[in-house]
Amino acid sequence: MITTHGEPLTPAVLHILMALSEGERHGYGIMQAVSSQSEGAVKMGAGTLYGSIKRMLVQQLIEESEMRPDPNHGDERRRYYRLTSLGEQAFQSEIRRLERLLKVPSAQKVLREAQR
Amino acid sequence: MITTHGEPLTPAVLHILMALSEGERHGYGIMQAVSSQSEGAVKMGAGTLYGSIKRMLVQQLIEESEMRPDPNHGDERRRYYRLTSLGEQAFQSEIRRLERLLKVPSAQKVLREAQR
DNA sequence: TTCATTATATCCGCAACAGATATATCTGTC
DNA sequence: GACAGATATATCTGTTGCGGATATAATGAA
Repeated sequence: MITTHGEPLTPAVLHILMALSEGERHGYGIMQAVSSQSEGAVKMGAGTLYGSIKRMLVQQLIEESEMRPDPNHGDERRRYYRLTSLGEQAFQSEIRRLERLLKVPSAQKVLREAQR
Repeated sequence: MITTHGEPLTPAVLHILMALSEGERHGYGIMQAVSSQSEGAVKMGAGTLYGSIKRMLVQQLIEESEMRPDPNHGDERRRYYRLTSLGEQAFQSEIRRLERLLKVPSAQKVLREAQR
C-alpha cells in the first residue's frame, strides 16, 4: 500500500509518533502513553516497541535525545527519544489522512450511531 | 500490538472493510474505492488486495456474494464480496478506535492548524 | 484490430509484528 | 535487609503481511 507522503505508517509507528508528539519519552514511557492514549484498547509489546524504535531511528522519524534521568531517582538506563521534523511531518500527514478517512459516509454513519 | 476487539486491523484490511461498507464490490472495484475514499492518497496494489481478500475470507470478515455481473456487459470473472456481521463489527470498532485516537490533544492540534 | 483499461490471481523477497526470553534497576513495604 | 512487583531495555525468532513483478484474459472504445 502506498500513500502520497513517503511510506505508509503502520499502526505501531503512528502510535509511537503520537506518544512522542506530546514530548520526549523513553521506551517504557512510550508503551504507557500508547495504552493511555488509546484508552487501554491498544497494548504494545516490547518486541514491537524496540523493533519499531530501531527502524524509526534509521528512517530518521525519531532521534535519541541527550536528556538523562535525574541521577537521584529514575533508572539510568533510560534513553529518551524525540520527533525529528521529518517525524513531525509524517505524524501530521497521517493524522490528516485518518481524519479524511473518517469523513467517508459509512464511517460517519458508524460514528453517529455510536453517540448515544 | 493488541487491540481489545479481536485482532488489530492492518491499514489494508481497514480500507477493504470501508470499501465494502458502502455495498457489495468486486476486487477491482475495491481497489478503486480505496483510492477514491482516500482522495487518491492510498493506492493498493494487486498483491495486497487479493492477498488480503483471501485472508479476510478465512477470518470470515467478508464473504463472496452470489451476485454476478449482467451477462451483456461486465467481465464475467468478476467476483463480488460483502461484509459479514463479524466484518461489520470489526469495521465499527476500528472506526471508533480511530476517532478516539484523533481526540488526543496533539492530534487535535494538528487538525486545528490544518484548517486554514 | 489494436490498445488501454478492466479484472483476477500467484509468486516471492522483504519488512513488520509479537511472544518469549533475558537481564537488571527501582521503589515501596514488611 | 530482603523481597515483590513494577520499571526498563534488548534480542531472538517464527509467523504474518505487504507489494512489486508477472501472467493471463476479457472488455470497450477508437
